[in-house]
Amino acid sequence: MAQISEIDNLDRKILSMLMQDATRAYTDIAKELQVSGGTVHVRMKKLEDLGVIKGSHLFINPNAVGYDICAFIGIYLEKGSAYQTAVTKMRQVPEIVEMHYTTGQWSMFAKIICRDTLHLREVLNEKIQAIEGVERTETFISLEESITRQVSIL
Amino acid sequence: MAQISEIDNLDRKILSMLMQDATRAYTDIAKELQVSGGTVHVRMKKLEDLGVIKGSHLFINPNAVGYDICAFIGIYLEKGSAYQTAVTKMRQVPEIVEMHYTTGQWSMFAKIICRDTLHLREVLNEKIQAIEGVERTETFISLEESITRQVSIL
DNA sequence: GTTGAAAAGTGCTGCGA
DNA sequence: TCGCAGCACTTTTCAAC
Repeated sequence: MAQISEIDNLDRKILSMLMQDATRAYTDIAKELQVSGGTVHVRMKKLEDLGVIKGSHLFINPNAVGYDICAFIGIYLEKGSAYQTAVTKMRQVPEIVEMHYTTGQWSMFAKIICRDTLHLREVLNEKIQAIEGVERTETFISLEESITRQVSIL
Repeated sequence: MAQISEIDNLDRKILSMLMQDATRAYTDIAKELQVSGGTVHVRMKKLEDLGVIKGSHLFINPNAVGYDICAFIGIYLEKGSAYQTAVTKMRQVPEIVEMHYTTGQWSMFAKIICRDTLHLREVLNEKIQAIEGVERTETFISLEESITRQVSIL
């Protein structure tokens, strides 16, 4: 794992800019940070080699492709040992976009994206609750996503 | 808002590929989908104009920059009307990476990223619970993030 | 709407400081 | 280790289909 000491302020600034807009040109970043384009390139290569960079993703508006509902699901498992097989099954449910193994009342915690309430019920009843080891679920629907961003590294 | 009918299969395929890797060259995508580079460009321009594309982000490994803890916070507000001002204050807490207004037991639901347990306690006690209108919080620590992906649009 | 090619801009590499 | 300059590649545009 990369050590924090290997990442200096310039690295952090470059990363921050690309975390907001991954397609921004290196030359443009170089201009703003008053270094050469080559330097930005060398730093990015270093950060990639260190495994700091996981990848880049294009973000779309889920509404535009017909996904209106975002919900969180707390999942109770019958026994903790069911976790590994449950995760494998959950991976096959495309509506699940995030899944965590958590402390607290639930064993697992998922974020799902659905087209409408009908679709949500279908995913809950026929997909998630049908998975072996899942005892019971609790659903929280997001009425508004007021903040979405990445961790600040500056 | 863009209509689903305006987005065809080719658009969806292009988006899917870029959602996995935003820096992939259009020419490369064009080759795989057996169309010309110009077509990919035209489609992407259309999708941008329609507002389907929200942006692109570089993803980093939070561990590599010293962030080890991911937690979910359920927030009880004294009264619903405190929501708007609370959101404004929450926006100023950089550790909060996601915030939702939800149905169910809590008024708000947040995802936060912290360096360690000390940092988590600091964010909870001194930042989130200090916000006017926040009555009480419940914390769930993610021990493992087993799934992270975007909604499938194919 | 799509194509293919030309023009402009960007990423990459090696050399020099 | 950093910056500069040349080359290869990509993006972008546009006329023609």
